[in-house]
Amino acid sequence: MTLASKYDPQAVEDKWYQYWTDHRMFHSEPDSRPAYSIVIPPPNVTGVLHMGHMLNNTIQDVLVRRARMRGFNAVWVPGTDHASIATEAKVVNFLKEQGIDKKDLTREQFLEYAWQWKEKHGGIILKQLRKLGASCDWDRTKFTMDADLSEAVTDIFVDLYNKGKIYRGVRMVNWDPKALTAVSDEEVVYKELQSKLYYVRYAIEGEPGEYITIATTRPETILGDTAICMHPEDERYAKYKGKRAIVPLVNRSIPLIYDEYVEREFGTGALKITPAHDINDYNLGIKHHLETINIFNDNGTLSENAQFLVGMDRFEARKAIIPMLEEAGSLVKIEDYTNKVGFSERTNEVIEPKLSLQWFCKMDEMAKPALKAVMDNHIKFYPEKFKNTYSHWMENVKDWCISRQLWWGHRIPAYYLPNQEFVVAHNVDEALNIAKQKYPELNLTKDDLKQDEDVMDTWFSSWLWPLSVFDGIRKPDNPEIKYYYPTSALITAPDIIFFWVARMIMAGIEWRGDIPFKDVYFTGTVRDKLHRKMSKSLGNSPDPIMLMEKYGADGVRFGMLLSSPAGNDLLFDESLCEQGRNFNNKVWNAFRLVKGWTVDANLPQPPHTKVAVEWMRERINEVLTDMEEDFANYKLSEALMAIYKLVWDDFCSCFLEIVKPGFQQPVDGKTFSDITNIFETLVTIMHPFMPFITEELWHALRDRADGEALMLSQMPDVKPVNKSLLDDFAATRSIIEQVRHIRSEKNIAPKNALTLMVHDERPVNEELEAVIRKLANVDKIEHVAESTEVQGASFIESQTKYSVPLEGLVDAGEEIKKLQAELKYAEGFLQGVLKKLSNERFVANAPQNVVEMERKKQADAEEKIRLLKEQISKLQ
RNA sequence: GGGAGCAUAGCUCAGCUGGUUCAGAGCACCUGCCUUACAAGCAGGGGGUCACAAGUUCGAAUCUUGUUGUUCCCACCA
Repeated sequence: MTLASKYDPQAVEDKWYQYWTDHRMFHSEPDSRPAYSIVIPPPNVTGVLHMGHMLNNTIQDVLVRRARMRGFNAVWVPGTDHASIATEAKVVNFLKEQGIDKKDLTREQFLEYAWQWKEKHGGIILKQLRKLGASCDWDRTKFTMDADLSEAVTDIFVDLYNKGKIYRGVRMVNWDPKALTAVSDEEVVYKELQSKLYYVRYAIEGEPGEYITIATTRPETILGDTAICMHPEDERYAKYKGKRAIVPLVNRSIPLIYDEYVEREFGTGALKITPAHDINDYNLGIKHHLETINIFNDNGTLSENAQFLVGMDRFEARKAIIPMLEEAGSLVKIEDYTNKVGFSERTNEVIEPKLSLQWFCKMDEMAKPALKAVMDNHIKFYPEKFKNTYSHWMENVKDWCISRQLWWGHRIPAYYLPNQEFVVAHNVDEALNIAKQKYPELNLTKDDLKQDEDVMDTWFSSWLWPLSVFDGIRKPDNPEIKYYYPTSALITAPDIIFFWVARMIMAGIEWRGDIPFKDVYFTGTVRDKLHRKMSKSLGNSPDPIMLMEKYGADGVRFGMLLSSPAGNDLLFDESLCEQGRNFNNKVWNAFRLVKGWTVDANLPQPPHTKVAVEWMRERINEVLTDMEEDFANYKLSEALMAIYKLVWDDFCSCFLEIVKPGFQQPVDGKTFSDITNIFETLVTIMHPFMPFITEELWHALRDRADGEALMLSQMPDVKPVNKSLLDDFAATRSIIEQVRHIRSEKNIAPKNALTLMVHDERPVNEELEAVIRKLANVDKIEHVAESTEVQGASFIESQTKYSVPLEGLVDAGEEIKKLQAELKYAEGFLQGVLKKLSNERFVANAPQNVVEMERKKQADAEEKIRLLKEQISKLQ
């Protein structure tokens, strides 16, 4: 059989994914095994895979595959989120391209288009996840607007309303004039902008020639001003107490008010108040009983109330009003100014504070147990530092604005009656019944009920996700929710800790009395190597699909994981994937080597092979032990690095080199079977990280029946580590390295065999010496008296002197120089140790074992110095 | 403005309750090698006053305080 010297992932990956899914190996049903469950953070239904998803989902897949291989009944529930604002914006744009305006459509027509769009473009991301190797239980795929999940959302709304935790109220909300909807505080991102500060003077009523100058970044809102506010102790303005001012252009008379809210140092110390268009002004408006004049339409254009520039966009109006103010003699000056402006996260439109009637969900009561669950480590955060962020938010939680003025989403189940009252119910029939009971005099029919036009915030369905995917809200006693809930771990990004993580915890406790997950692993942000966030607009984000085509899914998974300790940002660089690909190739070639051997069952197992097999098994055991701890702490990158070194350094560079038969020689049967077993163990350990290549090799190593798979195999058990074998072998490897070092230094070709003299006549381990012979290419190991003089190079390992005779190859002068340098270092080292030991307080206070250690150091150093001195004197 | 975190080799990071796991790993770099799987490779090698300054201690990368730099979160002063 000839195998290509380069591993080709393309040929392998699709085949095995097909095999796994054909045999429904990702599917899980409740049974007697312990459950391990993860629900995917549902990506936007219209989203495409980006690097953040790659990281997040690779981690989930590693955890799920590992759990599956450790005897758990593991399930990973996939699905998508309807993402109301983002999806509706996409559909609106799509329709616009078709020449259709949303305004011309009825709600039903629009939703029909939206569903069509979703069917056509939705779920691409789930297909892309298959390429990554994601072992999701696809039979369980959910969508937040599926009928059953939607029903659950309505149930929850009604339940909260009945509990008095949902109310309707007029509030200042963050208005997105592009999407024409309110958005929550969490959906507003503040950006620093270069803008201008305009100084405008307002005439004092009844005092000709007297003015108050204010400073504002939004001169167009002057048209909605209803007061000017100054600090009560500001002497500059004390004389105007009780007077009124005239708003420029509109000539409205407004009161002068005094409040400590105003910073005297900022601008002129006088602040114009527009209660309709600024949250702080609004609060001052309430306090001082001011009039509220809303000068904007919902789309951000000026309304009739503004009197001027009616119909003009707010940013156009800002420019247009300047010459008008100038002409009126009101503009004093303009300064450059940097300020922060809120943008809608979804549409990138500047947020307009707006007063409106919205639905709110009370948070304070639900927040309390949710906070406690995390602070008491009932739910564990990895890394722990996010507990701080979490508690800070939870302690200052504000009510949640849950209504959105959109069509795509879960419609608010409130029904308005002709008498301006409303009822909240699961459906229109129920609403009618309730309404009839409440208002029998109205003689209501279904046609009299008008359902609220708004939908709910997307997160109002996402916060139920761990419950609703197992139908735990509609049927709280069903076997699925009982078996899989609480889920084992949540893998997500820290930027949705409030949006999603906190609210899921509240929902879990509120409706099931139990936390939704035991562990939360926060991934870092994927950045480029210049530390910039990966984003579409910067164009610094590679296409994951292209990457997987180039390096293989296993290679990219390796690259993502190697550098992503929990919570740390991942500085992504293609070279990481390259390293992953190289590793895959290394494993592939190790397989090629072993596959190429012929086996002679009659041959005995050579001694160096026997010890190497024992050692390799022990090393694997050691790594498995370390990995237990790494996984317990979600240190996936460290676990992967341990495997990487185990396979590359120990298995390939050391083990295979020892057991490798001579050129075109057969290998003995025992060794071949040992190697096959070891190889099989290694691919098993690697499988959660690199599922494809390992499945391929697992099948190539032995004949397997159809339906067998590595992904369903069990991880090897962990046994206590035999430390002395590992230590002895490490010392042997050190001797080999030093012989090789001599070789490299003296330019002796690897094929020229050397003699190694051991200056120690005590009996030795024959097997380990055989290893030295093979790896250092030593044909003779001679045991001689310690004082035997050898012309050549030497070194000391574990208090024993070794030398390599090199007649004529050694420059005595050079050698002496080197030895003297070594001697000098050893003497310095000894000095340090002696100084410590002569310090009475050290000897008295330090623990016994530390003092012992220092004594041993002293003995070692003294022995080394003696040997070095002896050697130098012989060379002289 | 308030809070939290971080600062260790050129880069990315490990280093637990102070003491042989104490200065480490991977990558990058340098020097030899087409040595019977792999040049996507093999062998060998050089890199760090552990940000700075004080303090605690017999002993500090590790604990305390301050300084500087940096990242993130919250607030949103017009």
